[in-house]
Amino acid sequence: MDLENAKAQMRKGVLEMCVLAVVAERETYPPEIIERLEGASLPMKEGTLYPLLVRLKSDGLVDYVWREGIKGPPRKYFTITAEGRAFLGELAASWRELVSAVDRTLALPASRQGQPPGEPPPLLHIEPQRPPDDERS
Amino acid sequence: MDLENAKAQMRKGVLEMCVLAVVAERETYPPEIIERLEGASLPMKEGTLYPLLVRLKSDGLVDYVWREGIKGPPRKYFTITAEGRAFLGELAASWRELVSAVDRTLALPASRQGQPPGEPPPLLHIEPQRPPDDERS
DNA sequence: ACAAGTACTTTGTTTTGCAAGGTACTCGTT
DNA sequence: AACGAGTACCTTGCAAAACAAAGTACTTGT
Repeated sequence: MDLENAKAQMRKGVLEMCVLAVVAERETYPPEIIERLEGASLPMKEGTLYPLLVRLKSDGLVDYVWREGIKGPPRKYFTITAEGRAFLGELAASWRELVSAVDRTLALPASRQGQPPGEPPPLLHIEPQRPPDDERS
Repeated sequence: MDLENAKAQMRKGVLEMCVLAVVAERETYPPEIIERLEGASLPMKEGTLYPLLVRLKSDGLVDYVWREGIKGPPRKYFTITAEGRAFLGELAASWRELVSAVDRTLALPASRQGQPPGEPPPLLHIEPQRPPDDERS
């Protein structure tokens, strides 16, 4: 069963936007970002997040400072830049467009559940699973 | 600017579901599937669709028959199977979950636009862009 | 000292969409 | 008959991205 795989695939495209959104909320460091995304049912792994943050940084969408804590190693605290905030706005708009496009598409079969095709193709029926007379290639 | 890239990334995860939804609506053949998805602002290329249909077929989610037309080469007409319809239902449910998870995440920074962080981290501030005292690795 | 904990980083694998190119069939024209 | 155009299906090689897993480095507690 690869429902899980399909769900993961759907998540992939939105992770960048979601990370940007989490950083936009307030300054954070990577483990906290992961924690918050998991809390929102959007699991993300270290090996995904760190390279993504590098990309966001080099695109000028986020910035960071090193901060030393009471204990443990220093952390990279990320903030969103003005450019990043603008880009997030565009991403969110694209996201909403996608959602409505997909919902429109999903609505189609719902209204036809179990019905015969509305317009049977005006074509001859050949026996299934076999090209008419030749193995193409 | 890679907004287009980001949009493409977001689309990726849902193409499988959308193709399944289009096939679920009624029997079709690949060029028509592409046409309908494009009509729904969900562009998809041949090189993406054909391998995807092979995958769906070998997973038992769709089936096809060869049909010969009045003109042109024969076409593979695809239909959704019972299993495919069930799977589409699960995909759609996962999709809705994802949408609400993402919308929840996007809502966060909206309520804080341009405000200072609500809870300044209780940590010492180090000068930016530099690890405290060592080049790690 | 040494183990454990935390944070950041890197490497290699897998998946997937896509551009580009290829094959095969039909039809209309010459 | 031959040929070019149109249509449909398929394949190959590449690029982007998520992830598993392993690695480095600093701090703290024993």
